[in-house]
Order: sequence, then C-alpha cells, then structure tokens
Amino acid sequence: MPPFDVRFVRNLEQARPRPGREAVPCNACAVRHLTVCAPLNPTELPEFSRIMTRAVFEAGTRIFDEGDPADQVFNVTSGVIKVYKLLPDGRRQVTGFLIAGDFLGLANEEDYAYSAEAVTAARLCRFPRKKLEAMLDSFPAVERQMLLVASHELAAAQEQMLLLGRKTAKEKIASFLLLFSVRYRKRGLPDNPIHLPMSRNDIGDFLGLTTETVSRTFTQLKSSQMIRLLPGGLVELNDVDHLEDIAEGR
Amino acid sequence: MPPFDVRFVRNLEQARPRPGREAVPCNACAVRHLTVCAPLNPTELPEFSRIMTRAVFEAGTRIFDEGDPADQVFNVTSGVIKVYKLLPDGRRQVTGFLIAGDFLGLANEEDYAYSAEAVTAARLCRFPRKKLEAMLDSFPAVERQMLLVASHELAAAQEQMLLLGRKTAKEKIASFLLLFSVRYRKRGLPDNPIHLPMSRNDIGDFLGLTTETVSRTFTQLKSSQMIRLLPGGLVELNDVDHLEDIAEGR
DNA sequence: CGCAAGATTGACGGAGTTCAAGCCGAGTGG
DNA sequence: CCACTCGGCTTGAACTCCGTCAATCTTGCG
Repeated sequence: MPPFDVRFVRNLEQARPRPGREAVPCNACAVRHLTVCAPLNPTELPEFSRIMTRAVFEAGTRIFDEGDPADQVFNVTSGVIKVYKLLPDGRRQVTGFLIAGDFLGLANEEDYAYSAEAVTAARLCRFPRKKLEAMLDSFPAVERQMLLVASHELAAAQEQMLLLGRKTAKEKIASFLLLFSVRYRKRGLPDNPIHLPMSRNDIGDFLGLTTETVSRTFTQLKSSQMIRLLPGGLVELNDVDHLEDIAEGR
Repeated sequence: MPPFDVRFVRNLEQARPRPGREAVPCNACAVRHLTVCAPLNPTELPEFSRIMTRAVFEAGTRIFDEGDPADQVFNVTSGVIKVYKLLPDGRRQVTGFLIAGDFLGLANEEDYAYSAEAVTAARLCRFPRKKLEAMLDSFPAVERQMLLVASHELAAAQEQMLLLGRKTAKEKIASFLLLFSVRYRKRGLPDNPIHLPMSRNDIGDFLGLTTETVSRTFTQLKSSQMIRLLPGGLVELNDVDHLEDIAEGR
C-alpha cells in the first residue's frame, strides 16, 4: 500500500514528505496543537505517525459516504471539508465545515453516519481506525484529547441546534460569518476579510435555508453596510460588534 | 457534606441507601450498562462510587444554569431532564431530553454551556468533576466509555440538526415519537404507548416549532389514525412503519 | 469569446407563526 | 362533593418570513 492515496492527489508534490520514510511530517505540522496529536511529545510522534498516511483530495471529491464502513479517521491539515447528512428525497443538512486542525470520522457504529466531501483541495492525515484504537492504550493522553475534541464538537453542535431551531435568516448568516472569523483567528488564518470557499447552496444547507435566502440576506447585510463582498469568496466584516448583536438576536 | 443533596429531596426514602456507608447502590443500578459506569467490575465499583452522591430533583427544578461553574457531572437514573440554551430575548432551544442511563454535564470549559431542568421528578448520581477527572487515570476503561457516550451524543446531535434544518413539522413530530419509542425500548421501558411527560411547549422548543404547531400536528396525526392520545401524557403509535416513512420524508 | 455553473433578483405562494379565544383537567377550598 | 381556578392544550383567523419558481446576471475557465 502506498504511503498516501494517489487516486486523489492533485499535485503529488503537495503530499511529500512521505511518512515513515523521510522525516515525520508532524514535526512541521502547523495545527498539531489543535488536533488529537497535540499531547504527543517529539519521541512519541514517530511511533504514533507510523500508522498514518497522508491524502490529498481535489475540490468536489467525496472522502466517504454515509453508510460506508468507518475504517478510517482523519485530521484535516489544509483546505475545507463539508460533512452532511441526506434525506431520501435529497434534502441535505450540512452538519459542519471542517478546516485545518479539525478531526473527521468520529464514529461509534460500524459505518459512517454522514458523508464528507472536499469543498476546496484539501490535505488530510489518515489513520486506520482499528490501528488507532489499538494505539490508544499506549497513548492515554491522546484518548483524553479525543474526548476533549468530542466535547468541543458537542458544544458546537448544541450551538448550531439553537441556530437552526430558533434564529432568523439574518441571525443565522451573522452567526455564520462570526463563527468562521473566530475559527480562522484561532488557527492564525486571516479573520477579516474571511474566506468562504463554499457555495451559497452549501451555506444554505448548513444554516437550514435556501440558496436564494442566503443570497438575499448577504445582499441585505451589504446594503446596511455590515459587510462587503469581495471577489474570490472573500467577505469583509465592517462592524463586528453589530454583527454579534444581530447573531444573538439583540 | 451530606451524602446526598437534601435541598432537592422530595422524599428522603427515595434517596437511600447512602453510598459509601451502606451497600453500593450501583450494584442494583438497572441502567448501569448504558452509563459511563458500564465497564466497572464489582471490585472497582465501590472505589469509583465513593466520590458519588445521589440527588433527587422535583419536577420543574433547575439542576444548573448556563454559565454556572461546571463542577458536577451526573448520571440520570430515573425521570426526565431537559437540557436547553437561551437567546437573550428568551427564545429557547431544547437540545435534549435525558432519561435513565443518560449522562449530563459534559463540558470542556469552566462553565456549563447550557441549562438543565427536571421535567419530572428525577434521580441522579452526581460526581464532582475534578475528582472524576482525577479518577480517570486509574480507570481508563471509564474514559473510553465516556468517549463512546460522547460519540453517541454527537451522532444524535447531527441527526437533530438534520431534523431542525430540513424536516417539516409533520416529519419532526413523527421523528420525535419514534426517537422516544426507540430510546425507551433500549432501556426496557414501555415503548408503545410511550410516555411523554414534557409540555407541548418543551416539545416545540426541542423541534424548532411553536406550541400551537406541535398541537395542530398531533391533532393531524390523530385524525389520520397514526397515533392515539391517551390520558396521562401517553401516546399510542398505531402504525410505526408509516410513521417511519413520514419521519424520513418518504 | 463563449459557455456553464453559480449567484442574484423578482414575483408569488404556503408552511408555520402570531395573536386571540375557548377548552379541558387536575388541584383546591368552601 | 362540587364549583372554582389556573395552567396547559386546542382551535381559529390573519399574517409573515422564507421557500418556490423563474428570469437575469456574474464569474471563472477552456
């Protein structure tokens, strides 16, 4: 088995260096402190990363589908991934957008309960689930970290339920913009203007709205000078305080 | 400090036997296999349960509020608890109803990110968070179990996002009825007719609907012979297959 | 340049909310 | 034992926000 999945490699150069042959790539990982690998020290990293391979997915490619056997878990190291669930008639709920540092593939059942697809070209560290689980016995700190990560995700999920169940379209969009600004800032990425590479349709499926409503609401926020839409999927937040008031329904 | 919280004890008899003095109550716990205590063997149970106290909450009493220091975690052993978040103007999202076997209080921050209130009289096992965390080093299997529980909650949260963002009122109510039927069955409780002790308002706040819409939709399902509303908050499901079709939008 | 996919805008309709009025049932006190 | 009351539930009528359908505009790309 090759050290990374060539089926999806857009640019092979991006995927070097090869783990287990050259230097451990984790040493240079800019987001390690955010991931489940955070508690590993320099001596532990090589052993831990031996079971890891790296994969690159082109924009628009599926990483896995709901119902697939859940035998891989991932760390996102660059790019944007969307995670979603479908109803039989095609209605879709995007349950999250993952960016560098996020964990993908947490599952307790045999199969994934959701699908994952690359929104932009993305790089991921991939772990065979069985091997990772076996390794957790030797690295209890990683297990602790996974629990922490899961708790964070759970808190985010509850916040999203509040948004989906009780916020208006305008409040949803304002919350969405601030969510991304904060997440980017935590990772040292530009937090204003923010880069939103996903489509209006994806945003709608995340917020429980239609494409049209997302578009109209962006226009509305633009008209009231709250934001500016720049080319390349960039959105400038002109009045963060006011956006926060809107997001909280104040 | 007394072995259980007398402030909320409705009937002191219910709270016996006292942990650490008399027999370990966990031995008789009917839902232990569902809780974080599941992996503990009979010799470990007494040590583990030494840090535990039991509390009884009357219907309608607050267990903790969003923003309170999160220094306790709980296992629900009987009754129904609702967990919710509020917007400044009072809009509410119930993020979950907890029943026997459910875990309450998972938090990574200093403070709870949500409030919890007893819907019916409820009994809980309470653990000081710091002591529990300290104990996890000696009981790695419990930590593993907590991760499992958190994963389950996360999967449920994603399912709920799909419901909130993309389902119609009728689909939401059908999903809600089936959710409770399945959860009751897993615990060996009657799964049809099901007992729904929470108010229409609580159900609405869980499903992202108003009281009126919940009521109207119940009436509608009743008219089409899908359910029967019995006294005492009981709901009889007359055609589970059809309800499942409705719940999935088929 | 020309095309296709996505984004925006408009007009209209409908599912669900809001506001308001009755209804029911459990607890209470005369 | 029964009228009274109060909170929650149900029903009705009007409204509104957002979805639907459709046309146009923009943008990235071969």
